[in-house]
Amino acid sequence: MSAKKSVLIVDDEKKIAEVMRSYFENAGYDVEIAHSGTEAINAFEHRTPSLIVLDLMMPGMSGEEVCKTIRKRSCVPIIMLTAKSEEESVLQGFGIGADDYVPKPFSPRQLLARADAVLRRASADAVPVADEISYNDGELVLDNLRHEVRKNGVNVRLTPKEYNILMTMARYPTKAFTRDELIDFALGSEFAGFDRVIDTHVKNIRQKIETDPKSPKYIITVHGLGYRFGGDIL
Amino acid sequence: MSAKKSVLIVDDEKKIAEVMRSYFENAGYDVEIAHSGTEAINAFEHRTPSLIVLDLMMPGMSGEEVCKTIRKRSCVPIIMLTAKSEEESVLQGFGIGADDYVPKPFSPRQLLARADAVLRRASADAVPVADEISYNDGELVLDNLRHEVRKNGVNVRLTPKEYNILMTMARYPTKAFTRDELIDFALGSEFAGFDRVIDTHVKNIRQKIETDPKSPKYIITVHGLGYRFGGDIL
DNA sequence: CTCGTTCTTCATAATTTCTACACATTGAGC
DNA sequence: GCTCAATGTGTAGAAATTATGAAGAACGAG
Repeated sequence: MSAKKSVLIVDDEKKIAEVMRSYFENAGYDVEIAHSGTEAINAFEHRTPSLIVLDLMMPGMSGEEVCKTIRKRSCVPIIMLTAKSEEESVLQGFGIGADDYVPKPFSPRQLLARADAVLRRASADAVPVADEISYNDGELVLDNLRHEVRKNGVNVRLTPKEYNILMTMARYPTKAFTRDELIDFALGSEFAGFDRVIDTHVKNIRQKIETDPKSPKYIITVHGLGYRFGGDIL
Repeated sequence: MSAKKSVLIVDDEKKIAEVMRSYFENAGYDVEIAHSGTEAINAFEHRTPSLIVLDLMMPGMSGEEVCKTIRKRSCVPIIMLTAKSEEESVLQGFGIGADDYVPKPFSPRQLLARADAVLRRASADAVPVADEISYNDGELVLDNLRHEVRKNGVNVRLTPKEYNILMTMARYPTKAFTRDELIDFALGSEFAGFDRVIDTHVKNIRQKIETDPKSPKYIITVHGLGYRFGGDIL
């Protein structure tokens, strides 16, 4: 890979920004901080970081504007930080061009995990997060925009958790996820239950999207580890 | 690599500490417990655990002080336990040098997951593991991301233990491993069986990844000692 | 409060994987 | 070449992991 990983952190709350700084530095990143949108744009021009972590809610120029502005001239990976209540705007966040989002409050572990994942994806041949992704000649369609999944053209009506789990895996095709990772990313890190819930959700998803749930093509079991989206067909 | 994982649990509530003890022991940790800050510092000096779980709120010396004190002389991973309402102080916690925090009340699963993650991150710094390593012009590919191994492009479907053993050896190419080392690193230190299991696993791995299992190129026998990954060809 | 949906847990079945053992083969040292 | 110890290999029962169906909890809408 390239030189050192670097991140530009944009957050108006200085405390939080400093916290993030220490974590990213620990993980081996060069860290730059901006406390406002205009600062962010400036910093971006001068430093061209390999990753940007951007707070959505900021006084003055909003995260959304910053994101759009940067997207006009660069495809640098951007992770949005959003408050829980803004789940709606999260969706818009993707529309704006963010590569991932992390809801506040977040754990550093989670943020770093996603940062690494986003960078990995960016450095590999990038699989863009599209509004709509189609597999197997349209047999299966993941529609981010309408927030639904279609099998042979009909909406299969996934439940919210099923949708989250599927999209989490689909966002990083072929990556093998442990059950705990899926819980953290798709069910929320405050989930306190048994990790085998994932099995049940996967079973239900398979019933809805697989042509033959007994020999699944989309959600593949990784024995001893967990599951992954995309098997040999991808 | 290290011996057994060990954890120092610091919490003034003895009941909670004992609950954590049983979970960590189940997960294969050596557990030490301290019920106050001063006890914690003492225990740390004597035992040098590989991980510390530290309650933020304690009578007497606070978790914050303990953390700062330990940080002055060691970079051992520290996980802070914090009450939900203390989200503010949580953030400061990071500034102090904790590696992660877990809000109370927490589930054991969550705590263990983070403990493993923190330890993995700490040890991963030493020897980074690439997502994908290719040998012999792509004949053999070790794919950490997909958690699979490919021979001439096709997934050879290693079992979990086979995968662990191979990856353990591949992490240090040409290093000769004894059977006991491989058992510790790849099968888990709680394994109680016969060390010749390794032979069987190696046999099965060879059948899957070697072009001619009779004269292996990848996993080489070191007579009288054990095995190593990478022979004269590397 | 009641109903319907979704989420989670649990019991059990199906599948895969692990381990031990017996026997064959190989290699080192003499 | 001979001998002994170490390694290679096939098999089968034991153990672990995953799949599945069903039932109880939690949640929300009306």
